[in-house]
Amino acid sequence: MLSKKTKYGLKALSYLASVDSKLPVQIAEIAEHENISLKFLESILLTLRRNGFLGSKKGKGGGYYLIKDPKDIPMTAVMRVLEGPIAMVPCVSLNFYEKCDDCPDENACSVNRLMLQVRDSALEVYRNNTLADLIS
Amino acid sequence: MLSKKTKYGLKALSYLASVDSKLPVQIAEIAEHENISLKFLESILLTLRRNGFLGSKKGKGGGYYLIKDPKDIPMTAVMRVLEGPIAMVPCVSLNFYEKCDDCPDENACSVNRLMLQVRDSALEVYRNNTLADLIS
DNA sequence: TGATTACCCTACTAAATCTATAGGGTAATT
DNA sequence: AATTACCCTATAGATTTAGTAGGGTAATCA
Repeated sequence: MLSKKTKYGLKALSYLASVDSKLPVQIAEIAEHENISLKFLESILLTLRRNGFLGSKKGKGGGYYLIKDPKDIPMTAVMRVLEGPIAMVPCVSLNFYEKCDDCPDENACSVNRLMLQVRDSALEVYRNNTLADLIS
Repeated sequence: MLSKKTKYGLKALSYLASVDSKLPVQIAEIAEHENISLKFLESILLTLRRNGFLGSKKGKGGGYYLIKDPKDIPMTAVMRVLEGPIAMVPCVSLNFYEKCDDCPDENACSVNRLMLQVRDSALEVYRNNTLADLIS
């Protein structure tokens, strides 16, 4: 299940990409337009800023804005920051690998084999989609 | 994230498919072999039985056994019973569809579009894998 | 320079879900 | 008839989610 955090983050990024100007957009404007709790969105945007997706400007006329071109923001990066691992089990995760404590041999594990395929197929989708693709 | 319930269910099914005999296998044997809490596994096997994947036999020499040939058990069916929706958001789910309350127009929703692709790619993997494929 | 605006941070919490554990009841074999 | 193993209910600790509340701070612009 996709968390609301990720969902809202994607929507916010899409909104910022859809307003063609590079002017900062206020949190309140995004929240209202996308029906998101203002305070919750605030924390999400903060995360995106800390991870290099957004820039911010304080004071009057301030807000958040995209740092990079939407075409240069792959969904893999966004998903990993907002949602965490793309894999459904840690033992097939590229960026968040962890060994299963109940499984003696990964290579012989049927779950491992299946989830490896699922990960790869999801990864392919995320790699083939940038923020620009989402709003077209 | 894949739930332990699904993970254990898949392992149990794989184990049953790997023992070539059609004789019932006791819960305790599966639990021990796959390092699963016995009582938890019990409830999972019950679910699988109620959904037509397993048969059971009581009394001495009893246990659980596969009803169908592993080649005829697609992962789509197993995943839907154990894990629930394959889609990451209800608004792109085939079997568990629900409208998002925050989204006025699904067709214009960037999250919807992305998650539709993710669902399709996962679905393809699950459709191309039967229980027989997991143990080979 | 001072008031305003909007970002930034911490703490808390209600609700839901997950992952079991405990204990006993019941039905079917041998 | 005794044994074996399935079947069912209730409970509970841990974790995560999805916020809410409230205030602090920094940067604008007049």
